[in-house]
Amino acid sequence: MADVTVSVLPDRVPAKPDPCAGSAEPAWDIIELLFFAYRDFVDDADDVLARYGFGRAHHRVLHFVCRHPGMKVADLLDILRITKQSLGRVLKQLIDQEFVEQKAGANDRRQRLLFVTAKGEALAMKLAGLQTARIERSLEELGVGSHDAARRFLLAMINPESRDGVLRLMARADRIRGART
Amino acid sequence: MADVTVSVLPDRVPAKPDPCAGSAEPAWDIIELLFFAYRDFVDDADDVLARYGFGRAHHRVLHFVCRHPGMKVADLLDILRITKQSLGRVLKQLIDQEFVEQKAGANDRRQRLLFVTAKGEALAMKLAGLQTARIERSLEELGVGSHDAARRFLLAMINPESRDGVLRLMARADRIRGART
DNA sequence: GAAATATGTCAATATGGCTGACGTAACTGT
DNA sequence: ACAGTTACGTCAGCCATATTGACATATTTC
Repeated sequence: MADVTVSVLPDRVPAKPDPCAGSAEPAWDIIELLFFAYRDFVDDADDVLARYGFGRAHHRVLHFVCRHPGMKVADLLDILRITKQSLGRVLKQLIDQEFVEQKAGANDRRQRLLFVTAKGEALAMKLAGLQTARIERSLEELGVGSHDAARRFLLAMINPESRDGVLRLMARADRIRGART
Repeated sequence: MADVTVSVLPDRVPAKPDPCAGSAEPAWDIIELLFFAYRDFVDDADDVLARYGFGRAHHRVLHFVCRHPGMKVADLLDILRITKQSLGRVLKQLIDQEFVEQKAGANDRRQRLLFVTAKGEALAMKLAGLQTARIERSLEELGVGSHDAARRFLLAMINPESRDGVLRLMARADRIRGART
């Protein structure tokens, strides 16, 4: 494997074949930074969620319903990669407490299309705001072009076969939410 | 760059013409890409872990013990931010099954310094190898300089007051492990 | 009318967090 | 030497979130 990844960094040299790894020395730095960064990132929302008696599962559902209004339950299951039983419990709480509401699909009335209520949107936006504050602080520190670089890096880390779906999902969300404002 | 004092502020913001806008538009793209990227990233190890009857908690412990040999239990608790009871359960399994071993500290014999066994190192390296494959594939796609860019982005996403500690931890690990090979 | 689809629900189980309380060995300081 | 603190372990129980398997209901499709 040609080392296209010329180490611009001072410390780590590509070591000789290691006992049990693939061929290369593990990318310890990225592995650990990703752990710490994600830990702090999801932490932002926890305090607020706790005030509502919610957990991260509620956040994930609320986020995707807010961002992709009218999505089907099946879509949500695909995205979150959990079972409908797991989703059901969390979704039921969000619906009972009127953060999310369901409407029968116009074409296919078996479908329960999901929407956030005003209350749900307020909470979703509050949580997104907290996370956005962290992101913007980071990107400002890093300067021009860092937003694109971060996007490209994160996208490249996604399974190749999933990337188109993710991009389509995000583009569609931008259309829908953009049209409302 | 405009000041982005996002909704860290009040619960109910009065008179908002646009229900969907905080003061700034959320960074939906980074929020969602981070979710999908991290989901796929941690997924890499799950199949292997399942074959040993382990979960992600075991992976985290094994990773940090492998990478930072001789670390104290208290250090691990700080890093993982879990209680000693939660750690205890997982750690006990790893020790009983001889993936990890404890040695009394030389200076302070109350301390139980943690080390991976050969078996533990093999598993840790296998898991790190899987994640490294994903990382290297991404960085190769993105070209020269992307490794540094990713590092900087992830570091900037970490709580500022934690960054020094993270960097010191990583530098120390490089020294220790680097000395062995 | 039969089959497939979208969703909901019941029951049981596992993992991985949590709190509180208590125990023990070992270090530290007067 | 003794008291207090520290590092760690453990018992008991609780909670959140995930799992599988089976089954129910409404609706669409062929």
